[in-house]
Amino acid sequence: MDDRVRPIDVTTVQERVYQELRNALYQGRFMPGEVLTIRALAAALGTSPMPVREAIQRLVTENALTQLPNRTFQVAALTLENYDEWIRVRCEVEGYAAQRAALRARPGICTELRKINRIFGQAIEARDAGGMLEGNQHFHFAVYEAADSDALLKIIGSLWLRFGPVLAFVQHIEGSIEMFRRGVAVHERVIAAMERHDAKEARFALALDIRAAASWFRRHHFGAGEELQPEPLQRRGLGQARPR
Amino acid sequence: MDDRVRPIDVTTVQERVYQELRNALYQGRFMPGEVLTIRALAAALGTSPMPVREAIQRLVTENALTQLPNRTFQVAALTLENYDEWIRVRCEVEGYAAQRAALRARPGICTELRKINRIFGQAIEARDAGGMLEGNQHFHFAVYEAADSDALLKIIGSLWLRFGPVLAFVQHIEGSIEMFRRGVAVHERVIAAMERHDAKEARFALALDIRAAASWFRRHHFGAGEELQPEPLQRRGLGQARPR
DNA sequence: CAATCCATTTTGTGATCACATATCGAAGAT
DNA sequence: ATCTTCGATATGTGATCACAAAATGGATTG
Repeated sequence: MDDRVRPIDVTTVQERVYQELRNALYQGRFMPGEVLTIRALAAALGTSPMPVREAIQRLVTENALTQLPNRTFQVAALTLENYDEWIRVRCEVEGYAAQRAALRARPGICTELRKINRIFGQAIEARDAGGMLEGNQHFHFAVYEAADSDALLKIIGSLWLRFGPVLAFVQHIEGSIEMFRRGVAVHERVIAAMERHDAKEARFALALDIRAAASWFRRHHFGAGEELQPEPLQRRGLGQARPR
Repeated sequence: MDDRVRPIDVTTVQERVYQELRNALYQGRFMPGEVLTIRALAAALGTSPMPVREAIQRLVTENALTQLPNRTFQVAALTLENYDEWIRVRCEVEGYAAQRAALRARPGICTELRKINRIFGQAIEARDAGGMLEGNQHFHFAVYEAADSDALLKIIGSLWLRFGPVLAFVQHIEGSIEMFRRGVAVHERVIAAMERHDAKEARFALALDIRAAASWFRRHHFGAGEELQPEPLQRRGLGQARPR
């Protein structure tokens, strides 16, 4: 009726706080283990504590934040023990998303992915640390959106939330450039599989991308330990109770 | 120091409201699409609106509830379109949990699972509708807990939340007894695979359990449509754009 | 009979207050 | 110097209030 005005943002303050905290976590603007207080965040965001506490509770539900017995909130920290656990879940879920994406891929999406991957590569050569993380994330989520499943996208979103804070450390690790370069190559392998609608290979390649990056990071951040292996499908020593 | 008193529940009201709503959803005490209001729930629970709105927001984050543009809350309803989508995600995630459980299974867990499955079977023969759903859930989550992954347990918990409300319909469908009986048999297949630490078979059998029950329910609840098939790994018609 | 209008009620949202508990810091004791 | 103690401050939690937007339900009009 009237094109002199444009639609404005009608979302609730709580929703915007939630999204803002989410972005901050994705981009590693909070450190793992960092303590967050409602009033401090409210002051920083320029609102009352009310919307903040609801947003924080939602993030606790997603395991992005942890509530200590003291009832204080802290950014979820990954210990070595559950690091592997979360990585393996990511390989399964995100691998499955890639599988779905390969089955549903329309030709346009692959050229789009190549474009995203090229920008990712340029950020690497430009030594743009923020751009590398962003480019990698951009590529992955473009694949997951091609899977055309809100359910999956939601789950994967919470999985990534958990890793955002530790990803900020990546840029300070020596050899990250080479690691990212290998990522570009594996991404191309994912795209090629999607082009052929080869779901199995797309899944494998994407899980490989996650696993390779994860075990590189694990080695440098947690300091060695054995490698992160794909899980076997049959356990050796049939019928034996696992020794504790 | 003093054993004349016992520990009491020190969780927040909000947490208890959240758990209560969660249980209500699991047990199908809310109908899909039902509208929930904060004040009404608060009155029914005997608290102020404050803890309720936080609990509700958490459930929205888990996709168990939906917030309409009117900003009213309703129990998430499954349409035929995304029913299959969620079921397939469940097959992947819960199948993976079974795979993990098979690798980690200690002998005790299998006898425990058989016991749970027997109780499940007894509920069926006793025509105890509530007991059937509960027994089935009990078995599944016993398997998932054996996977020893908090991450997985959390994800699967939210997946089940989504299906709780529609599960209440199962008891009114003719032939549910036979369906549940087949479930007991497939459960046994899962247990046998776990005993042999055959992770691949455990995963397959558990996904089969979900898929069989889901396509039975789908046929009777949504009324026919084609069957729910496991996803192919290669698409026919290579390089062809999918017709819309 | 159907549609419209308007007063009333309901409902989510944000802000503020009250309070119990936890945390911190300085003064004091051993 | 180290530990303890105690007042002051900070923090999460629950309740209440205020308000705008939506839903409701008659009364009125065509």
